[in-house]
This record gives sequence, C-alpha cells and structure tokens, in this order.
Amino acid sequence: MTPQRLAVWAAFEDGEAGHLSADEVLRRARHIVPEVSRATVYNALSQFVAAGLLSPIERTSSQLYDPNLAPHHHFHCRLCRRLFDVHPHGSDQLALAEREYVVEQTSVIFEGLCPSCAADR
Amino acid sequence: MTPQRLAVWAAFEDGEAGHLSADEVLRRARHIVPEVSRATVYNALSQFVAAGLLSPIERTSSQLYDPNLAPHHHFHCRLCRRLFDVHPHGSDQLALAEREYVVEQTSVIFEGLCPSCAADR
DNA sequence: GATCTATATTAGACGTGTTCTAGATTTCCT
DNA sequence: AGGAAATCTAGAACACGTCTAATATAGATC
Repeated sequence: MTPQRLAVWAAFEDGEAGHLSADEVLRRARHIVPEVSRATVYNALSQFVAAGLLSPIERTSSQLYDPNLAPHHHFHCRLCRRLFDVHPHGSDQLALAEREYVVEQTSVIFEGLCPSCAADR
Repeated sequence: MTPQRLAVWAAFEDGEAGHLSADEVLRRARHIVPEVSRATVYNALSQFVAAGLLSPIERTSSQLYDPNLAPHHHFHCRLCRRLFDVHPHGSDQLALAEREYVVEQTSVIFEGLCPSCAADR
C-alpha cells in the first residue's frame, strides 16, 4: 500500500468515473502524486485487475479485418486469443432500455474457451 | 489493380480465413509478392474496407479499465468515441448455438450515436 | 505500341500505447 | 531500528499503425 497506488485508485473516484485509459489515470494520479511514473500506473492497474477491483474492457491487441460481411457475432478464446464466428440465439431480441441512443449496430462477444482449448484440459 | 493488392486480397483466401491482422496479411501476401511493404498492406486494407469488401472489427484505441464490476454492457459512440454503460433487454436470453464452446462471459456492444452526439445534429 | 498522368509502391522515419530493465527507494515485518 | 521483499523511477525497447518523399507502375489516350 503506497501513496502511488492510492493515487491510481483515487483516479477512478475523481470526476466522471468509468472507462479510464492508462493515460487518463496517469494524469489524474499526478494531481495527487505529481512525480508518479507511467510504469507505476501500468503496474498498479494490473494489480487492481488481478485483485478483481477493476475489469479491463476486452480488446484484441491489433485491429482485425473480417471478410465475412454477413451479420454474425464473435467468440474470443481467453487462452489462444483467437476470434471465431458464432451464431447466438436471441441476438435479434436485444434492445436498449435507454431510448436516447441511436443504435446502428449491435455486436455480441462471448468470452471463454474455444472447442480446441477446452479439449486440451 | 496491382499485383500487391491482389496479394493482399488473396491473403483472405489462403489457409483458414477470417479475422486477420495486418501483420498476418503481410506475411501471407509476401508468399505471393515477397517485396510487398507494410505501408502497402495498410493502404490496401483501408481501401477494401472503404469499398465494403472487408469489415474492420471495432476496437478502442487503448485499453480501458472499468471500476463498475456489476454485470452490464456498453455503448460505443462512433462520433465522440466514448463508451457508456447501458442495460439492454434480452441479454440474459443470449445462448450460443455452437455447444462445444465454454462461455464464461457475454458482452453486448451497441454502436451508434450517444445522446449528446445525436442531439447535435 | 509509345506517351503521359494519376495513382500506387517502397523504405524508413515517426507517433502512440504498452512493457521491460536496472538500479534506487520504500514498505512493513520482527 | 534493521533488513528482506516489494515498489518506485526514468528511460530504453517494443508493437502497431501512420506519414513522407522519392520512385515505379497502371492504364487511358493518341
């Protein structure tokens, strides 16, 4: 428990919360501990994720291009990190409770183990 | 219509298709035109996306951290690029048709215009 | 088929986000 | 207070993507 980690944690209670990037956390943490380093912020964020205090919003490491233009959804394997096309039931019934948003596209992403990684265990 | 662009296109028909990164496309395209450059691959991919031949799989530019641990889903605004928490109806009924996958988490991402960007037009 | 212009290609520099490294500092257990 | 283990720092390194400026090519026109 160090002042730097407290400052990182405090970033999430400062201003409008939610969905902060590491850079935004760094800026906010420096309001409290001005000399905090970038590496420390990344370390602290990882610890908080490991401790279950923050969820990282899932993201592939690089941009992917899909030649399948038909409507479909994706499964992201947490072990092999590959992305698969899947066809869930119920995806047509999804509707936003909040009516002020203009929805142009809806995508569903399942996370877990793909058939081959699940079989390997 | 150049040999380089044809090679980029061919990458999507080579081996298992779908969800290729620019790097993977570069490697495959070099099987056909060994001297093709990285920039050319990025250019060609952008053209194919603009022409509607490929869909880029949506992705935030940096990793985001969410202090909200309760189950919820997200709305991604295509103009201001912000991410909002939303609560869709029907998300409990989602089920994968393919039974061999081990689903640990399901997330729904809506794309479009957030209330403030929608109001600005 | 030769010429020409617009477009595409190349290598490499650059920018941004993230991770790694090595050494100095701090925490906190006893 | 002493000391082991963990944390902090600046900066280098890395991965991915974009930009630049000079060269090469496609394909329209004569």
